[in-house]
Formats: sequence, structure tokens, C-alpha cells
Amino acid sequence: MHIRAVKPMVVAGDPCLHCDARQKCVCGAVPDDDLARLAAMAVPFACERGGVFINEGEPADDFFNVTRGTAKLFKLLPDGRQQITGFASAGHFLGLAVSDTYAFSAMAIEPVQACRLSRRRLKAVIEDFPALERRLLATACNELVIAQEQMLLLGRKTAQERLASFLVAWSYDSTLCHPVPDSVRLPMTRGDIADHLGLTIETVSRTFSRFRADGRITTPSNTDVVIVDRPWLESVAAGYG
Amino acid sequence: MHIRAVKPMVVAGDPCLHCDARQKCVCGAVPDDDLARLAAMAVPFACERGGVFINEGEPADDFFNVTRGTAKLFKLLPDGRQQITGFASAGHFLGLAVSDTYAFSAMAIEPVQACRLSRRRLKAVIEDFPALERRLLATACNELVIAQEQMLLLGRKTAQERLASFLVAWSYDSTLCHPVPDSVRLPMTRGDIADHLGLTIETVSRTFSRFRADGRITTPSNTDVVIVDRPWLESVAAGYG
DNA sequence: GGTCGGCATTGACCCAGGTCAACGACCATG
DNA sequence: CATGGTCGTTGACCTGGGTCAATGCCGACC
Repeated sequence: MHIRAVKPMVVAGDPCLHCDARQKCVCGAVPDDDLARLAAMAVPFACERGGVFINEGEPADDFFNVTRGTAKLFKLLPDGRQQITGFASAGHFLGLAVSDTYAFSAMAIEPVQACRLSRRRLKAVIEDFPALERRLLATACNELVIAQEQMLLLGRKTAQERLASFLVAWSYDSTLCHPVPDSVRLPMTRGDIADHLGLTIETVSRTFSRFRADGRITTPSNTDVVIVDRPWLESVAAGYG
Repeated sequence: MHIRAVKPMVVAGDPCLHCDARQKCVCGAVPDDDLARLAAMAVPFACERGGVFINEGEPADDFFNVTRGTAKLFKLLPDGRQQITGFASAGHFLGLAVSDTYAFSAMAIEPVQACRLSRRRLKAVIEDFPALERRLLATACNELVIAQEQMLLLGRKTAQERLASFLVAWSYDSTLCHPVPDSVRLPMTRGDIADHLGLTIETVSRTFSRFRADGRITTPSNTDVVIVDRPWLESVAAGYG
């Protein structure tokens, strides 16, 4: 065990007021004045890289609101085949796709911090703040749109189109907090990208190489991509040419 | 034009009270006593086979609650490649995956009847019946679970596993209103099944033939399938063997 | 009952992407 | 600075499912 300097999740009195993720997430629906009450109900939560904190099939007792880091959300087949249904970074609410048991698993691909809410607590919070329910519905609808787009990708796009779609979508996400939109950081491995796009590691790698060779991107490091020819990528992602 | 005897959508006074689909759908959240008010806000809607009544990209002015028939929900790529994200039959609420414009298109694959609600009306209805919002959220979450399962199918399952999953899932849906669970009616064409499972017509047809030859199913007609070896189909659908 | 058009099936062939294997880059650790 | 582990890249080869083409089936309509 070692000591690390992380921005504290809980500051005296009112953690939620200073939460990085609030405006991007469901909590944005709660007015400043009521945040203390909200904060009292959520429990700070942390998970190191590689940690699995949601297990498909287990009782869905807790909901999470990611405030830092990134997790992959995935489903497994019995022989180990994996489909990553999405990546959750700061602002993402985890647990919508839930009945009594979790419908997916979640693993931190970089250190994750989150607000944890028990099912009982979430119910109470929603009753306290009806605006939250509206916000949760909007979030769920938005995820449905994304899921449908992903089905189109998995069912009908070529390897090139899949990777182009992924890069373009990921770059849009990062513009939200990043000044340079064409420089994209990919916290996940090639294997994770493959499991998200329904491809193999090798095909992802080869497609990256081809984009590089054709001058569409550069890759300063394994985790960094610079988009050079965005119009081309977007047109390929959309299914032209 | 000819005269057809269909169960009328609107009966004097209180159409919703006698709606076939009510208990299965979001309207189940509204108590009987308030149904008249609900009915006053919804407009009966019908669409013949082949009619497209939601167009991806167009302003999302209306929501639909299917009461009869089946529609396919799909997205298109510019060159005509199609991904069917789901099929909507009685009880299905259409329009959740929506921003300001529809995120998908909908076409009736058999004559469809529905309740149509304008966006403005839906807002009013929700304010009148807060329980509806809770129900809509639950519906959205349920669809998310289904969407994630479909991503696993499209990204990681073989053709056999896809068709087995489809037959098993569709047979569960039909048990809701059907006494014989192993007899499944498929109102969609082989092409639609292919576009739903990310395959081609030929592969779907060949896989049907193989299931038939191996004694897993029989097909009394193109639209009817009888499940003979359900345990085998379920185990293949789950990704074993 | 003929014929026409939209499915569905089947066979022969092909290719995008999977598989297998070797190697290279980059760290973290002793 | 050797060592081992993880991750990424590249090449050679293979195959599941796509493509193309022929044929069959069946209901609608004259």
C-alpha cells in the first residue's frame, strides 16, 4: 500500500457541490441548495485498474455515478467471448440497465472513482428530487440511441467503418472536457476496442496501421490518436466510400 | 377498398378501458378511473403493411403505443444496408429512443394499429399521471437490457447462435399471449430476420434448413416454426456447444 | 387455370476478417 | 541493465459466412 495524492472525493460539508462530474450527469438536476442532502445519501467509492465492481447476474444492490476514470461495461459468453457494450467515464450513471440482477459487468480500465447509492437510497433520492427521475429517463433514452447506433455498427459496418465510427464518437466525447478535439486519448487496450467493435485485436491493429499509412491519423503513443483527416473518417464512419 | 371487420379502436366513451394492449404497456400505470382522460389525449392510428410511419432524422413530433400488429424498427446506411434494432408488437411504446429527431425508422410488417400522442400531449399526460413516468423509465431500462443482449449477439455470436437466440427470445414473447409456447409465428420475412441478426438472407435460410435437418425445429409454413428441441436451442443460444 | 411477382431455398465460389505464430516496443522490477 | 510480462504489430494462411445465380414455392389477380 502506498500513499497517493488524489483529489479528495469528500470535502467538509458538501462534496457534491464541488463534484467534477455533476453538471454532466444526473445530479445536475438537483439545485445547489439541496446538494448537502444528496451528498449525505451517496457513498464515495473507488476501484483500482482491473477491478470488477459490477458482476453480471449478481443482485443489483447498488448504483454508481462515475466521477473519475473509465470503466468498461461488458457481457461474457460461457467460453470467454466478450462484448463490451460501452465505456463509462466521468458523468456516466451505471445501473440503468438493471432488473433485480445486473445485466452486465463493469471493470475499471483506469482507476475509477464514483458515488455509490444503494437501491433503497436511490429510491429515496428520487422521491426527494422528482426532477432526477426526469433526468434518469432522458439518460436512459440517450443510451438507447447510442445502443441502436452500436447495433448498426455491429450488424452492418465493415472493420474500417467500425474503427472510424469509434474514433469519431470518442473524439466527440472528449471535446466536452478537452480543448484540442482532434487529439484523442484512448484509455482502453486494442483488445478492449476489438471487443467493443466485434472484431479481433489483429484486425483493429491492422486497421489502425492502414489509417496511419493513408495519412488519416497519427499515433504519438499507443493511447493517443491524432485525427488528421476528420472529414474522411466521418464520411467512412457514416457508411460512405 | 373493401370493408373489413376489425375490432374498433375507439368504443363509445372509453377506448382505453378495452384496449388489448393496456396491461402489457405503459398505460397499465393509469388506474381505470382515469382512463377516460387518457383516452381523450391519444389519437387512434393505423398503418397498412409496408407503411413507414416513423422516419429516422425527421422531427420527432409523435409517440406511438402499438395496440395491434407488428412493426420493424430499423436504421439505414446510405448505400441501403439495413439494421433492424427490434420488432414492436402490441404493447410496445415507440419513441423512447428519441431526441428532437427520430433515431430510427419504423415500418409496419403487418397491419399496425396504435395510439398516437403528440410530444406536447405526452408531456401533459405525464404531468397528469406521474406513475407513467416511472413506467416509462422501467420500459426504457428494459429495452436497454435487450439492446445490450443484442450487441452481444451481433458482436460475438455465430450464425447458429444468432438464429437460436432469436427463436428462443421470440417464443418467450409469444408465450405472453399464446397457449402453445413451442409454436412460434414469425410475421417477418427471412430478409428481416437477416437484417435483425446481422446476417444475409441466404445464411438465415441455410441455418433454418440445418435446424430442420437436425430435428431441432419444424416449419409448417414460412411464417410458422415449431420448436422441437428447446433445450438444445437454448443451450446454443447461450453460447454453449 | 395461367402467369406474374415476391419470398425462400440451394449450390458453387469467393473474400473480409479470423486464427496462428513470430517478433517488437515498452515498462516495471530485482 | 538484464529479465519477464503485457501489449501491439505484422505476416501467412484459413474459414464462416457473404455473393452470385439458378430454381422452387405460393398466393394474388386476371
